[in-house]
Amino acid sequence: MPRTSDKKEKLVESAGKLFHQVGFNQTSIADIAEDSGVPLGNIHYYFKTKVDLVAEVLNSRKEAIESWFEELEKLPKPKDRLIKMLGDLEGMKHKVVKYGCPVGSLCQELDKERMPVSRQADGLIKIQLKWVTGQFRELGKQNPEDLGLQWMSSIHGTALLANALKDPKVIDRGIVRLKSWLKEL
Amino acid sequence: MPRTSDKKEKLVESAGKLFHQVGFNQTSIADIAEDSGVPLGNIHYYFKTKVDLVAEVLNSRKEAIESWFEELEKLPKPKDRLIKMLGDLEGMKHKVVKYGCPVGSLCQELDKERMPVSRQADGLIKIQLKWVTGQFRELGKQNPEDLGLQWMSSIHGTALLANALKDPKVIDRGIVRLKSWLKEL
DNA sequence: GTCTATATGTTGATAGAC
DNA sequence: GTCTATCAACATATAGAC
Repeated sequence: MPRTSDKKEKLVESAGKLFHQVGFNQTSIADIAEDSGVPLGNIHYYFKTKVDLVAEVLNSRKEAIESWFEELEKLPKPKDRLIKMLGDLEGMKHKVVKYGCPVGSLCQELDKERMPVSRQADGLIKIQLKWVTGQFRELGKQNPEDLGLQWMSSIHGTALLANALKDPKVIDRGIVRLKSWLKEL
Repeated sequence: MPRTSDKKEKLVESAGKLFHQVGFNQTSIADIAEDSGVPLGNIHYYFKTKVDLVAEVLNSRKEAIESWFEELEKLPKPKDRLIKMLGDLEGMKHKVVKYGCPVGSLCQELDKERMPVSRQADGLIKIQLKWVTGQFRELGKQNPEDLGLQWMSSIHGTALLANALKDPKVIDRGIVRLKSWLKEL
């Protein structure tokens, strides 16, 4: 018999998957009920509103990003961390081609909602940018903010193009480009 | 008294504006009716469905992009065309910060709809990429496709970041970066 | 061609039995 | 805590008078 928190986790998991694949507005609570196996009416026991649910999805995504960065920081050299970051991104390229970046596409969609949860979504981008900027700072670069912006905009732009062109090679080439750029830095 | 085509144009204009500012799914036909001044029931005389309307919005955006490129091609040198492209983008930075890129954000949203109109949206990205790639080819570069991808992903990624961070300086710095990169190319 | 009134379906959210 | 039944609001789309 599943514990309460199991159901909550399953709901967040299903919602996160569907928000990525189908979008926030296009996903109904009924869809989440079906995918998670939790009956429709029971969802509102765990999450008062749909916005509360997406807020929890964003929160879990934030934690995933933070533990990802902690994992990368086990590598001693910032350059190796950034290289590994690209390798990890390569591993999810097919999902990105099919559904777009799980962070970027959700941010863009929620930004149009003009609700507090939009800022929470934007926070995910900020976390990414801050960490990457920190790597360039640790490398002793004089303009770490600029290099961080360049790195993150290249990644998010590549994801958007790969999704639009439906071509994983776009991501491969983006990664090759960033790797050689980093090497010559 | 407005001609029929005037109403149609006004509808496409209002729909395009609202799809950009609020998003496709978040914009109801009633919203478009109010913004355009065309009564709700009359919209369906011009556009059978909401999808037909967004298809026309995409078509008008396509024509706008094509005439933009025709304008840029009046400049004899490809590098000057690309520089002017950046200058034009700078002129719309505040809208991008507020609402995201009118092409990129709509593409990402419609891509999740899995309808024929999604491919039409993706076509806008393809047109942009093709033209930019052509400029690098004209410059005699050996890898124009790669340079085109780099250019366009940088632009779309910068737009996404500027929207998330709500900071026009992100765009300014992206433009400076691309300009100096182009100069040294 | 124009516009009011409305049909029809879906949504997020709730009530209340168990 | 769980789940069925349902509400009220809103969506797209249509019917039909003018």
